[in-house]
Amino acid sequence: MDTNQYDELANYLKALANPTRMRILVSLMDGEMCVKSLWEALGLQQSNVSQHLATLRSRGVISCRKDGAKTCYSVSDPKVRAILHILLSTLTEENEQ
Amino acid sequence: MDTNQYDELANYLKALANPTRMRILVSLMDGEMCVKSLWEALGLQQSNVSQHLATLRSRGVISCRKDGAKTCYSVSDPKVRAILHILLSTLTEENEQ
DNA sequence: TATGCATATTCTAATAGTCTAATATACTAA
DNA sequence: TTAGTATATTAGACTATTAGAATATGCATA
Repeated sequence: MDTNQYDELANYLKALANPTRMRILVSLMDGEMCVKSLWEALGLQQSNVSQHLATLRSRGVISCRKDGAKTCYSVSDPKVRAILHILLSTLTEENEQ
Repeated sequence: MDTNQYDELANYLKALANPTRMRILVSLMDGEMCVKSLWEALGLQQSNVSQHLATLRSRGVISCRKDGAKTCYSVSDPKVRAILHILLSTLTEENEQ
């Protein structure tokens, strides 16, 4: 494996390695949401959420669909779902103990 | 899930989200290695590798064992193995195409 | 104890990431 | 066309991360 592939892997993980982006991703796991629903649900600023969505989108983690003036985001990458399942399942186990 | 848990998740992923740490982790996937073997194999500075190992260790991703003057590191966390498998398998698929 | 080797820590400069506020764009409906 | 709503982008200050140099610590053995 060459050095660039490690850069790619790291960049991919960097897209996930932020608490706000994790909150966004977990919210999107259940289905697509528009930007306003997200920032209202998470209690964050619109521009902040929009920036994080751009980060996730540019790295291929999520995809979007225009619906009039709205943009609906959803988790497009099966890798993310798998990784989130691993991470969230351990949290659940901890809570059960 | 509360805000702190998202911070924990993000911190955990931050430990992985660096190309050098990914190289270290992939090297350690096959079995434990001491620090010198690592920095020689990866062509990096000793202090740099040592710093990254400290990062990984402090976040519970790897563990170490003293062997005289040497410190042998290994992947201790099954989550990391699972996540690396997901990430690396997609790389393999891309290469095969 | 003194020397050398293996590893860890600390400091600094450069770079990258993050948040807020302000502004721009794009769509909808009156 | 105008106003209102939804989203995106930009600029700025602030914080975090990183690599490398220098130094410190810990172990082994002569």
